[in-house]
Amino acid sequence: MEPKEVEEKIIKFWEKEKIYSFDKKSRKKIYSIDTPPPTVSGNMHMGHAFMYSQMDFIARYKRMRGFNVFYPFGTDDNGLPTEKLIEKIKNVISKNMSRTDFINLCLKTLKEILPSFVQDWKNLGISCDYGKMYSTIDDNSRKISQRYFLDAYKKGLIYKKEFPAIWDTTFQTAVAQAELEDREQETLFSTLRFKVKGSNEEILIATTRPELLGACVAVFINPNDKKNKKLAGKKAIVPIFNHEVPIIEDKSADMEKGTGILMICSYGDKYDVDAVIRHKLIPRIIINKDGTLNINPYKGLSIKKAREKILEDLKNKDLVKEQKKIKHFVNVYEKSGTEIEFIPTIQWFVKILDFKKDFINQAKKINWLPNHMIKRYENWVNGLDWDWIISRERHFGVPIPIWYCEECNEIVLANESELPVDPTNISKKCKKCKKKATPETKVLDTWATSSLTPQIVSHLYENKIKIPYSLRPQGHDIIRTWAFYTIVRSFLHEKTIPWKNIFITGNVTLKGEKMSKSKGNVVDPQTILKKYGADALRYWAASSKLGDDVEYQENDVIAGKKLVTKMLNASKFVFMNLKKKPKKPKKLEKVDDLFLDELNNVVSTSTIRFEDYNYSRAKFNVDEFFWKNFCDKYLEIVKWRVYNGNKEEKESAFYTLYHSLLTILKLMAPIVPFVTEEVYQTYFEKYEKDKSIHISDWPKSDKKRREKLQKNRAYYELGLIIDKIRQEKTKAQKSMNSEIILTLTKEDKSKIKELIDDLKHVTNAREIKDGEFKIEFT
RNA sequence: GGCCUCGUAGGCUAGUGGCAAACCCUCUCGUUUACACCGAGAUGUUGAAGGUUCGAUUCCUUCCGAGGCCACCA
Repeated sequence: MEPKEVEEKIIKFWEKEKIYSFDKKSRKKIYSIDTPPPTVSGNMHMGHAFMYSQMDFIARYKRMRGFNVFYPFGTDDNGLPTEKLIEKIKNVISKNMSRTDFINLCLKTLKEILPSFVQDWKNLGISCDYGKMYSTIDDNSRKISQRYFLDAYKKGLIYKKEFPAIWDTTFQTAVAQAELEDREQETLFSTLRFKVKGSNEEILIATTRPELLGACVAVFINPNDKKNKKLAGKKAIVPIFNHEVPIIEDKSADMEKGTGILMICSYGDKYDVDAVIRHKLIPRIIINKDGTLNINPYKGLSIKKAREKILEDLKNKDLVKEQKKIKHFVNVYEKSGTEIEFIPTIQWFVKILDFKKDFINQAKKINWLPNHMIKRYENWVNGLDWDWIISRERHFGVPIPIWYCEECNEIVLANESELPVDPTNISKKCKKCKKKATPETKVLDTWATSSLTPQIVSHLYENKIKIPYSLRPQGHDIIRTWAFYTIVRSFLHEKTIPWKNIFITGNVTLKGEKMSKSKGNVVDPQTILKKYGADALRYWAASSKLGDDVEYQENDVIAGKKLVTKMLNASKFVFMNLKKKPKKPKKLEKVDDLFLDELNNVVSTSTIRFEDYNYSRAKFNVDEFFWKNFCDKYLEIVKWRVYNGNKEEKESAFYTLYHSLLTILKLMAPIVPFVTEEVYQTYFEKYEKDKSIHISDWPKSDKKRREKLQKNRAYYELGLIIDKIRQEKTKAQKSMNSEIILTLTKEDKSKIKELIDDLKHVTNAREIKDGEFKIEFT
């Protein structure tokens, strides 16, 4: 059978036998995973394959360790990407439909496209429980999201306020600090001439945003600025618009920057917002929500057009002292790429600034893997300047379950029993004045819902899953959003941490750059899966340390493919002569017993590594043991007995082969689940109690054997001597099985005194003499 | 400007206060009773300098280089 067919067969077997289903009735300890719900848009990409493989190693290990693993699967569908996808597939425009209709269409479409989307994850061998999937836009998610909104409101953690919020003029919505990106841009840095009232004096102010002149509300100078000191308290006259603004001393003005004098506009940036509030200035709002100006003579022009026009006008009036091109960084909204504006609107905020310390304390209670990733989190929390804006002026999303009284502005909350609710579908009356209340039309930020994945999923399973969960796996790019907001919600609502461990995965790079669609350097995992199989791809994903970015190398995938082949072949050899389950012989051959000590040692190190979430080291150890120790050494050593040995010698060999192969397969099962299952089903299943290797017990390390190994490393010494002999044979350009006469030092001989016969057989030595190490060919 | 991570063979990565490891590539051999999707071997001033130490690739300091996060962007 082709590997692909084998994998398909095994996937079907797992599904049929419900190997990965969460068992609600089980009394086993629960290991719960807050699986990241991927956004449904196209197919699985390499970053997904990398990250989901890594979390799957842990899930599979824990399952074999006897945990009742809770590993759900969901999709994140309440954001812009889904809205666009549905619009494209169904050829509709979201805003032309009612929200409820669009959500229903979305749910219906998801049902259609989900099976093929999820198939990518199944094909990779991701062992989630696919039986009960969730979507962040489904009824349960909307219900929980709205319930927690109401809860926060009742607790006074959410407030509504008119505030110059970060605004995206493309999508015309407020956005959160976490959704901003930096972009380097070339722009004109113009030094403009302002007049001082009551004199002919001129002051020079540099700006990159001359179109905001009409919004200028003050001019700042530094109190230590001796040169400009005399201006303090006077009024400046804004060019073109000719309105007067106060000249204020403010120590935040940097004498080194620009001309040392700056203008405050409502609002150019965050600094302006602070300045206006601090000095209680009356804002002049000249930018509309759609990014046009509302002030003559630039009314209706876009920001960009207005900037060009005003510079032209300024130049014509000789108001531009000088102009130069500079490169600087601007804040853009990550989804639109448009420069953000600060526009006063009424928005809903979650109080987060008051709790910065708590959020850091909460994070410290969580085990961060790798540890240093907590620094990024702390960095982010310390740098927060805004409360979290959770309302969005989007059509699609989880509606805010609120109505306002038109008369007295009283807020009417949805009842718990009504959830999930779209307030635009229900009419409510104000409790105070009995007048009709208007529905809130805004929706919640997608993070406001996805930050509740532990609660959402737990609710789906009748709250059997307790918070904190055992593990949150996620990428480092969303520490400031998903990880942060989830910690925020669990703390604000429940005063708890959401999970005990957080496992941060790195990016996949190609030629040193992050693999991403926009850079056009993507490799499609489906092609790789078809060519080399899922085990091979997972093998590659296991090759780097947790949290590190990793360079995609097809060579590593090929190495994984080779391992799969080797495992099949080694298993074939083991069972070639073995017709029934070997019993433990009364007495093991010495070399077998010593080999089992070595095997026991790998069990021990591999277990320690997995307990540490260090799957890459575990894989490395087992892989090396299998290849070097088991295949190259032990199988060669044991061959003579398998072919020529007497009954006892054979029994000892068969027992050791059976036991060690099964152990190695189990140790590798989390990494390469398909080939290990295939071998298990073909050879072991009929003798073992478990129907799948993935629910079989993880091998136990035996303390006595570990102690024995400390005292006796004869097997290891034997290996070294074998290597030396092979080296000599290679040097002499002889074949590995060429017959030799071996001379060994007394020291070497005594190290392996119980294994002399094994050495003879494996190196085809006719006799072993005493003396300096040497080999002679017969 | 602040913080974080990384720098190990031609490539991609492990690892350790005591002989530096695997895989791929290249080269030289061998092999066909598990495996040619095979086996054996060859390939290194561990980015640089200094310090701690009997001993540093590992710990510390500085520098150089790469990447990331954040801030600043009048």
